[in-house]
Amino acid sequence: MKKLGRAFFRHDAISLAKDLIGTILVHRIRGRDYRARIVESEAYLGPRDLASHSSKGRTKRTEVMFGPAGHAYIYLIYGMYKMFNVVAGKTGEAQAVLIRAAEPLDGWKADLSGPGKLTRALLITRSQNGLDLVGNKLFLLGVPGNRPRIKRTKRIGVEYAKEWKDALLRFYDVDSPAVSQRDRKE
DNA sequence: GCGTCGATGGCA
DNA sequence: GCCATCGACGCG
Repeated sequence: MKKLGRAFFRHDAISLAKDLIGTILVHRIRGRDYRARIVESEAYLGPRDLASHSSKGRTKRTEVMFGPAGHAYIYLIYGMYKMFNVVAGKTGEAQAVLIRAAEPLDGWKADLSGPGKLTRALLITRSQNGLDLVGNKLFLLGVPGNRPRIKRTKRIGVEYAKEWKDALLRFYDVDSPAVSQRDRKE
């Protein structure tokens, strides 16, 4: 397995959302590595995508999305859940991929089957907003020969996004038990 | 199994 | 006044 570099992240959000399925997310805390295999993601295409925060323009909150690919965009939702995103595309395009679910590795027992549960278990905090994922703290590993069977559906929780609410921009590994049965419709 | 609802805080 | 959510509760 090889650490993923800048070039991996510089693709458009749709490509990256698919490419991230099956890769390993590593959070290194006090010498211990928490590792998980990503199995569900969503693409947010930039300012024209009404479901994307970047459609609100460049603000203090969305600033990192407008920056270079491969950085973490982390924000708080519903007052208690942190969402972990990876900035995609070219600098200024403000595209991102939301990581929605993963499988814990190395015998680690944790429920990572949801974007809020994932950040809680992996101890991902808002203080890591803007963190460079091409580094040694929070990073990704590519798995040689990784060829997950991927299904494509509409995104979850974006009913407000008008003509964008039904866009098929959610991806998940059909063979993963971390994607619940009830989240497989459509 | 399903529908409904409250928690809780940052942001525009 | 919204939310890129979760978990608890009440069904029958």
